[in-house]
Amino acid sequence: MVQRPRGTRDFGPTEMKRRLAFESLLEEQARRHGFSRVQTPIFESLDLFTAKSGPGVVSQLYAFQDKGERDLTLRPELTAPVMRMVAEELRNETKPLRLSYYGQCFRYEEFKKGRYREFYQYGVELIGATGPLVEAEVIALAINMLTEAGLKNWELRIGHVGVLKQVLTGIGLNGTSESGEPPLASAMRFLDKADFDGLKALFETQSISTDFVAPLKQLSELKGGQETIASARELLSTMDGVSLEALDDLESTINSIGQLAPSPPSLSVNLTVARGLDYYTGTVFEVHVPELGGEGQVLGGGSYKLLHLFGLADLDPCCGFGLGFDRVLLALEAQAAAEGRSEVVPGEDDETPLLAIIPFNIEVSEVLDLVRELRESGIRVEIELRSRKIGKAMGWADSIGASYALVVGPRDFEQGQATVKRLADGEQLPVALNTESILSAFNA
RNA sequence: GCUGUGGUGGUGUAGGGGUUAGCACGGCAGAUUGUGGUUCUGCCAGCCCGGGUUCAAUUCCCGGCCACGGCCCCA
Repeated sequence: MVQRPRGTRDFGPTEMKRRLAFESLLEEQARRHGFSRVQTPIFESLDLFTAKSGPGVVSQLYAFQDKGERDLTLRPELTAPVMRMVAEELRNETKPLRLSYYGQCFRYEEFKKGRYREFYQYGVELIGATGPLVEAEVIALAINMLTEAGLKNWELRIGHVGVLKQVLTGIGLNGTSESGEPPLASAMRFLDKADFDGLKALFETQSISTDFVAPLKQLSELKGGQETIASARELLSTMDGVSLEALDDLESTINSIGQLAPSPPSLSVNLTVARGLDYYTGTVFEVHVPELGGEGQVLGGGSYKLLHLFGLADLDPCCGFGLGFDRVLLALEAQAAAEGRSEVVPGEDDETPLLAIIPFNIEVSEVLDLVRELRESGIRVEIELRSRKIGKAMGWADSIGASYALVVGPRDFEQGQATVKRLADGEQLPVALNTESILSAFNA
């Protein structure tokens, strides 16, 4: 037997119902926030991703050459392709652009729970505007999506890369360097790893007062909700030459979010989040769910500069996020299971009545017009296709989850009548053999 | 990159160096040629792959593949 490639998954009918419901739920929220869906190719030029993330990413890509020896790769994420698309085709559109996207991405790496080689990402990008209100709009959308999905117990972690950058440049660290890692980046790395000895050593080589180490340590250890900002403001005001602009922006963003979306179950402010990436410029945020263990991050984003890579520096920075579709579903499934709920995603069960039509000892052609009309009316209709005995057919109707069964045999047919059987309680309802009569029986 | 555990019908499992490889769910058929979800009967369908040890391997050993975890990493 040929097996599915490692790290990939099949989705059967039951699972797909759930995934489609989740996707349209996300799409509906995006729509209400003014976002429009776009789609880009499954494979792109290799350069697109090496330009964004450096040559090191190639080892984690499904990269290949086509017959024209062009270097291509399956896309590992969707932000860069969307940026490429904006640069290539959406230059003339009215800004700001509010774009949403959904699709599979591919990374060649070991997979774990919630981590696959083929995975699905939903995301949005708001392009052509910058500032606290833009960030608030994007984060509010993320909150609304997770809230509507019924996710519980999640934590929004929010920070601002500018806070730390402004502090570090304010005390004299350089953001560029002739060779090797810039001192600014080293300092951020030390803070991220809580390596204060390393930070001290760095300050010494850069001729910066090591008096700054203590307040930086305090800053990086600030934890808590919105009140963290006030504590940080106090701390930073003791340091000469440090701008409070980023902190003010962050506060403004959080205030606006409070008006645009319900409060998340938990909000924590962390001023030293690095998100590992140097293209982030402003507010950064992540959502974590405890149910997922080590792979608990289900959403991440922020303000970033990427469009300058495509010659559109004037549109930087943008703000967006990517939502781990599979991970959120895993979390929802875990939570539903814990609560003994069968519905995982709101609306995943199709409430449209399903009618099983069982032609019995008649020519099927006698009922096909009726089938068409009933389908046109919007209900779901399945015909028994195997001409089985009536008992078996009834069992089939039951097991496909039909709410009603309509047996049409010679006797009914002669009289232009039949009975609709409500499968939940076995109640039989006499009907005429026409759409109107059958539909009205559903409401009886 | 490191590491732990495991792979028996479609699913969930029992067993175990020589077995007709057991059970449950499922699917199909019949009991029941105009009425299902209960019952009974029958049928369908399995030891992940390769090598080794052995008279004999699904069982023991090694490797691979796959699955599920824990670290590292994660654009």
